[in-house]
Amino acid sequence: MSEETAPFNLEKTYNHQEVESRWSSALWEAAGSFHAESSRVLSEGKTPYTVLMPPPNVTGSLTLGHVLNHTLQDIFIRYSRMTGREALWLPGTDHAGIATQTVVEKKLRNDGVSRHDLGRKDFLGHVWQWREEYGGLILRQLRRLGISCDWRRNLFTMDDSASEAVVNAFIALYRDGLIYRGTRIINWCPVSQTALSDEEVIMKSRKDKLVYVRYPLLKRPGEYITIATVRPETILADVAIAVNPADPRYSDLVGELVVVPVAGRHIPVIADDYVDIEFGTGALKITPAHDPNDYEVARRHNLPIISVVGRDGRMTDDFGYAGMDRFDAREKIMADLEERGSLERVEEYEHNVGYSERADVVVEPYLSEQWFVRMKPLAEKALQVVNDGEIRFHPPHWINTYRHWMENIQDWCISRQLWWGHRIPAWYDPEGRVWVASSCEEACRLAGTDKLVQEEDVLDTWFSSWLWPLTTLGWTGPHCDNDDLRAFYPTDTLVTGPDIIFFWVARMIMAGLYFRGDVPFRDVYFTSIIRDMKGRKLSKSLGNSPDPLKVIDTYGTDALRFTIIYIAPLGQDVLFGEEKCELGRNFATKLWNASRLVFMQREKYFASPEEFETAYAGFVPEIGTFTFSEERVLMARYHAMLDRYHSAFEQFRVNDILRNVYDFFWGDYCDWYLEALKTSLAGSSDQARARNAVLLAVHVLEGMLQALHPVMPFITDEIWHHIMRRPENSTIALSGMPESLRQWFDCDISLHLLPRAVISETRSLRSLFAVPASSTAPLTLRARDKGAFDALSANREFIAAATRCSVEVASSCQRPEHAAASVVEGNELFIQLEGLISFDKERARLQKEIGSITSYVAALKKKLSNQGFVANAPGDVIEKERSKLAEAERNLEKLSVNLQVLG
RNA sequence: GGGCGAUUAGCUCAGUUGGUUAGAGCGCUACAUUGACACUGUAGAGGUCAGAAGUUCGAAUCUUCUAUCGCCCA
Repeated sequence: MSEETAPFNLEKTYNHQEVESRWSSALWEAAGSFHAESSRVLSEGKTPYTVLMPPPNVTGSLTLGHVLNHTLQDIFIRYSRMTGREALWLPGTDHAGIATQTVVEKKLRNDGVSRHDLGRKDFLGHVWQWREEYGGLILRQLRRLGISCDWRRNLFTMDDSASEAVVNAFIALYRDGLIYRGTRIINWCPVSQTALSDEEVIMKSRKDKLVYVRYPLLKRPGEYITIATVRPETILADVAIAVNPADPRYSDLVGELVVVPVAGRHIPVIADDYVDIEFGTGALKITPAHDPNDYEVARRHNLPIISVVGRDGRMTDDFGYAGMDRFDAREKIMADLEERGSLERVEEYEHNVGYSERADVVVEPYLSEQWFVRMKPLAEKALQVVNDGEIRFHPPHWINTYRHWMENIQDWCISRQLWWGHRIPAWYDPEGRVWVASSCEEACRLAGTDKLVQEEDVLDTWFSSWLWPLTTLGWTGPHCDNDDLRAFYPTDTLVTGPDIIFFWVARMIMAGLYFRGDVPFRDVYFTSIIRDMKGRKLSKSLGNSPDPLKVIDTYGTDALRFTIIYIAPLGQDVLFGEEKCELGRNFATKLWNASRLVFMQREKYFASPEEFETAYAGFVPEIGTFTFSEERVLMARYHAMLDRYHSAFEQFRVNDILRNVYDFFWGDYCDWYLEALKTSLAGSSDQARARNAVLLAVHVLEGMLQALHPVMPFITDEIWHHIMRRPENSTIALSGMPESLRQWFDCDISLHLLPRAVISETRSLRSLFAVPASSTAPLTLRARDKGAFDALSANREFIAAATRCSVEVASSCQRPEHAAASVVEGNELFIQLEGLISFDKERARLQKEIGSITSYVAALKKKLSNQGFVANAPGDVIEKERSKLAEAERNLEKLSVNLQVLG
């Protein structure tokens, strides 16, 4: 907004679309408001604060999960920037190997082309083209959230520098013996036709059939051993039957041969501790090619390995099933077994089965040669830094999950049979030996031959993501160093979902420690999981997943950000419904309207913007200059609020941050101070005093805008620019943050709170006796002592305005006749309501009130006569109870007198 | 089977190291509409804090058990 057009006051109604499009990310970006520089840390000594954006999947689009996660990051970053740190937020996207390849393949398939038709090189050309066209969607959508990253540093995991880092990281790990190639049973996705890591497999409950099958004993005609299996189609690949050596039922059968049904092969009965005596019949078929545990058993017993399921999930056996889908084969072999009399019985059986995360099909345990990272050596340190508190988790209970995983860690399968991704920097010579190098040339030099063939596989996407804290700062390999790394590593706060604690958080910690010798971040904030109002997970198939952009159009970005933070407690799931955004919208509107009122008052008492600006520039609130109760209460509450605000940030109690400001703004600022400002402060005949009251209103308004800015960046910047004319390109985001000053709230303001209590009680009585709002009733206040008398007298005008009563304050006076009476902290109030009140009604009310105070007094007396309490409780607690009792007794006595007067 | 978390007003949730007559928002009831705001204000109704036992002078808060629900790992 330019200086010339800034109006003195705001538009009558708040239009979020207009305001949010004006203060767009583009404007802030163009001004460079969110750029961070290493020089300001290294040369100027500023404290850095760094946040890593968890790179959204390049195929993704904005979800409510993103909204929550990025709003949180933005809150931390904006707060840190405003409290004077060099705040750097590093954005980027990851290349999402399987997801992206699948999307592009699907698109090509519509044109009748497969990736194999194109060949690797041309296919990758298509992927890059797709990425250019559609890959920026998520980032554009994120900008609508108003997030304040340093977009100059946007990184894609397939960028050159990040790719170089991946290659160098691979080589370093390989040379340290932490990467190896081996034949293992891995999780195979038959749809994507690639290996997956354990973490990419989702366990789901599934109803299957537990099939009991008889295997005839070769040398004991008529006898058989029965096994139970959920995968009868793999019978064709059986190489043994295993029983527990401690199982007496089978001890005489160990060493015998049995005949595999359908396949006809002869296999031994072996004894192995692995077998669970309780499960099924206690006899287990061993199928090493199709089950990782069986594979281990087979290795121990030197058994052969036979495979009958292929890469595509279809059978590859020699018994007539070849080419059938594994699930069709399952049905057929059950029928065949039944026909042969080998099927004993079938039970319904519910168990957990692994599904591929992306393709949502049952994962096939598949024996193949893959690349692995040896995790144990990396895990030790990574566990230690979390145990030692060098990295803190919020909420801390996630440490247990982390610890359990680290202590039971398995090697990480990092090779993927895809084309889109970082190709493994390994070459094979004609003898089949492996040469790992950063380029083909280097590999040739190492191998002493140029007849090398590069490994076809690419690396798991997470193999580049785990380097994210390094690569985003320009790291390209173990020997790399630069100013950004020196200034901003380790980063500070990581905000992420607990669902990727293993995938990502744990591995980044490993990589940071291994490659840089230091933790990658200090604090990890685990976000809530967002569910619908019925508590169901949001999903596209359920159709219960609101489109955040639509919500933004309807309610505004600020309102959405406000709402999602307000309702998302640390470590709890959140039930979200679009209509909850009314909360944020209402708050924004209230903020707007309150500001308008303040600016209207400003116009009344200051002739021109210049006059106001001069006065405001020299305005520093000092305790002595504020004597009105509401002024003192406002400042006490304001600074107490700021105190809680800052400590909530320190403790990552994000939810408290907002409740705190909300309660203060609505409850104290609007309901009390602005009401007082309207009716009595600014209405005072003392112009200097009125102006001071207005200046105070603006002062606190500006502080609240600053405190709210991290949550509601748009509306706060807009209103802030109406406080005074600002230089071009200035933004509240760089304006600083109010500090809490103890002297304002470390003092007793109870007398200043007395007018509020009297007003509330009076209103309550008016309402109870249905006094018409239009009528002015005489109110007499009988103060309990000099202090109260002074406090009430000084606020007489305010009390009168707020209660619509004509107020008389007295230290002693007769009880007015025909009055409803009440007691507030020992002060009596009488509303004269001749003809309006029914004595019966008043009597009943007093009796009820007396009843409840009597039992309260009794409870307090009991407590205070308890020797244990008096002996053990801290002095201030006892004192508090005593004064409560004294006041209650005083109130009780006065109410009793009132009742007697009624007769 | 192991671990983690939840259970507070009709609904959604606050309640920080034990010391309140247990709070908020929405919803509900009554009243209020030309002076910031009905996306509002004022007043009000509504809870044996899942259940049981224990520790303590004192428990929504700490311990144990039980029940129900959710998540993670086998």
